[in-house]
Amino acid sequence: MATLTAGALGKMVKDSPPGLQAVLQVINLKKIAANGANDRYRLLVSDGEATYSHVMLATQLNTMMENNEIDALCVIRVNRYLCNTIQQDKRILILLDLEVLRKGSEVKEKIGNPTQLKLDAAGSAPAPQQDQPPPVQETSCRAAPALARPPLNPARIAGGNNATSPMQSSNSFGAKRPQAGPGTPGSDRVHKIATLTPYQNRWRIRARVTQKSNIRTWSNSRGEGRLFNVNFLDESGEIRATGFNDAVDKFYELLEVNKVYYVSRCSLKTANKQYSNVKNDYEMSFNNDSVIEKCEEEVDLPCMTFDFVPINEMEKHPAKSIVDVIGVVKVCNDLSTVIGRQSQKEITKRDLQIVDQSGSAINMTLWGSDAQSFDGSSHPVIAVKGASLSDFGGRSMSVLASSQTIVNPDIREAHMLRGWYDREGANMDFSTFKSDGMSGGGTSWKTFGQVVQENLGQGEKADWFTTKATLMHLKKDNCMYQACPTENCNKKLVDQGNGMWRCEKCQREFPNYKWRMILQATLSDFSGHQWVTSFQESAETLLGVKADELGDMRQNNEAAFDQVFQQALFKDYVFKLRAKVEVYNEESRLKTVCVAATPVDYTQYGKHLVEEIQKMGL
DNA sequence: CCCCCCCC
Repeated sequence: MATLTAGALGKMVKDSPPGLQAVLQVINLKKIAANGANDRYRLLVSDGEATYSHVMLATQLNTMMENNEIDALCVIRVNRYLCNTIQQDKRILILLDLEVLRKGSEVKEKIGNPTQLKLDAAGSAPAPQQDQPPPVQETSCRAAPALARPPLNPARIAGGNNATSPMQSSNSFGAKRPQAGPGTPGSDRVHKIATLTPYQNRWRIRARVTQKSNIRTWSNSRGEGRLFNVNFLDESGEIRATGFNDAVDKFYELLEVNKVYYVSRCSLKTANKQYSNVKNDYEMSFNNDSVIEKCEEEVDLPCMTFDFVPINEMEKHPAKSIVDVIGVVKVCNDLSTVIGRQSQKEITKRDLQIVDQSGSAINMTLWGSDAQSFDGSSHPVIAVKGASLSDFGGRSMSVLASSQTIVNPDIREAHMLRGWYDREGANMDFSTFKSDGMSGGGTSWKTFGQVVQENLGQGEKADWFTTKATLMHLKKDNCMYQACPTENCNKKLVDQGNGMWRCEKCQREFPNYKWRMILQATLSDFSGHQWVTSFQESAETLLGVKADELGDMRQNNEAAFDQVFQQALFKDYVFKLRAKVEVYNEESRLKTVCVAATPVDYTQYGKHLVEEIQKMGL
C-alpha cells in the first residue's frame, strides 16, 4: 500500500513551500466545462490525514484525464503546484506537474480516514463563504424608459419587488427546492454574486433582474436552438445568465425585469468578455437542476449599475468593445433605412449625436423599434448600458439589442448633465471624432502593423483606414492602359491596328482613347509594408503627372517616363486605404486599394501624433 | 450550446 505524504495539503495551502513534492490520493474528480475548448478538472485529494477539494488540474494535464490516466482513487506524486487565492480568502491548489504512481483501479479504496482540511485563522483558507461583498458602484435609478424593449415598467423600476402579475400565481419553477432549502438553518443563507465561482457547488443568490433579452434562435454547424439572456444584480455585483432550449420554456416567463429572485444550482463558466460588459469573470447558464424562485419579500437591492465612459475617452476603448455611456441628445436625426449587407433586408435606423461635459460629441445609432420609438425632440439625457463602439468616423456607437437604454434616468449623472446642458452645453462647440483626421475623413488611423494585428480586411466587408507611409516601390509595367473615351466607361480598349480602338462594353469603335492608370505600389511605415493599387486620381498624385502626360511620355520619351518613376519614390503621403482579403488561386491575400493620397500636412500630422501619445495615457 | 445587431 502506498504511503501518502501526511500533512502535505495543509502546507501546500497555507505556506505553499516551493519544491514541495507530495504523494496524494485523488478521491474524486469532476469536469468543469469552461468555454468549450478549455475544460477544467477539479479534484478532491487526500494526504491520508486531510482532504482538500479546491484543487484544479492545470489545463496542460487535461490529457491525463481524457485518457483516463488519472482515475478516482489513484495515487499521484505532485511535482509542481501553485496555490492561488481567489475571491478574498478562497485558496485553490493548481497541480502543474504530477505523475500517477498507482492507478485507482488497482488501489480500489480510500487510504486512511482523512477528514476535511481545517485551517487556522492565519491560514484563512476555504472558510465557508463569509465573504463580505466588495463595495460596488451602485446607481439606483427611477427612470422613464423610452424604448420599447425589453419591457421596463417605469412604475416598478425602483423600490420593492411588490409588483405582481396575474400570470404569476405560481412562482417556483424548476426542480425541487435545493436540499438546503428554507428551514434548514445556516444553509439557507444567501450568497453574494461577487463570490460565485465555478469551483463551488452549493450557493444561492438573491438578485434583481436588470436586463432580459428576447428569445432568440440560432442555427450553426454545432446545432440549433433557442436561448435568452438575463442579467442579475445584487449589492455585490452582477452576473449574466443564459437559458437554452428547455430553460427558455421553464424560466423565460418567470423572470421579469426589475423583480427579485432566489437563484441556485446553475452552471458557471468563465465569461467571454467580448460579448458583454457585465462586471463578472463568470457567467451562468440554467440547467435541468436550476431553481429560480420569485422573492416575495420587500428587499432593498440596487436596480442598475453603470460604468459610464466619458465621450472624450471613447478612443481609449477598442472598436467593437462594449461600454456604458450617458449624454445629452444634441441632434436627433429622422428615421432612415439601410439595406443590410448580410440579410439584404431593409433596416430602420436613427442617428443621434450625443454630448457630455467632456466637450466631445459622438454619433450613436439606434436600430429597428428602438429607432422608431425614440423621441429626441426635447434634447433628453440618454443612458445606455452595453452599447457597442465602432471606429467609423474615428469613433461612433451602436445600440444593440442587448443594450439597455434609459431616457432621462433619475440618477446623479443625468441631473448634472441636464443642468450643464441647459446652462451652457446647448451653446457649446463640441469636438467630434472625425475632425481629428486631416484627410482621414471618417476612417481611423492605423499603422501597417496594426492592420495585421487587428486582422483588418479579414471580415465580410472591407475595412477602411488612414495611414502615413512612404512610397517604396512602383511597378512600371502595365501601369496604364488605353481606355474607352466615353464618360464613366473606363473599359480597356482593343487596338484594332487600323487607327481605331474598340470598346466591348460600349460595342463601339473609336478613333481616340483616354489614358487610365492602375498603379501597383509598395507602401511602408515603421511597423510594416503593404502592396496597394492606386487608380487614376491617386496614381496621378503619387507620380506627380497627369495620366495623359504620362501616356505621351511612354510613347514618345521613355527617359522622361522612367524619370517620373524615379522621382516619385521615397515620398511620404497620408493614404486612405480600403482593405479586404481576397482568395486568388486558393491563396488569400489582403487586397488594398488606395482611395486617396494627399501630401503630408506636418502641422496636422504632428497634432495627430500628439493625440495618439495622449491616448496612451503617458 | 449564443455572441447576429446591419449603412455610411
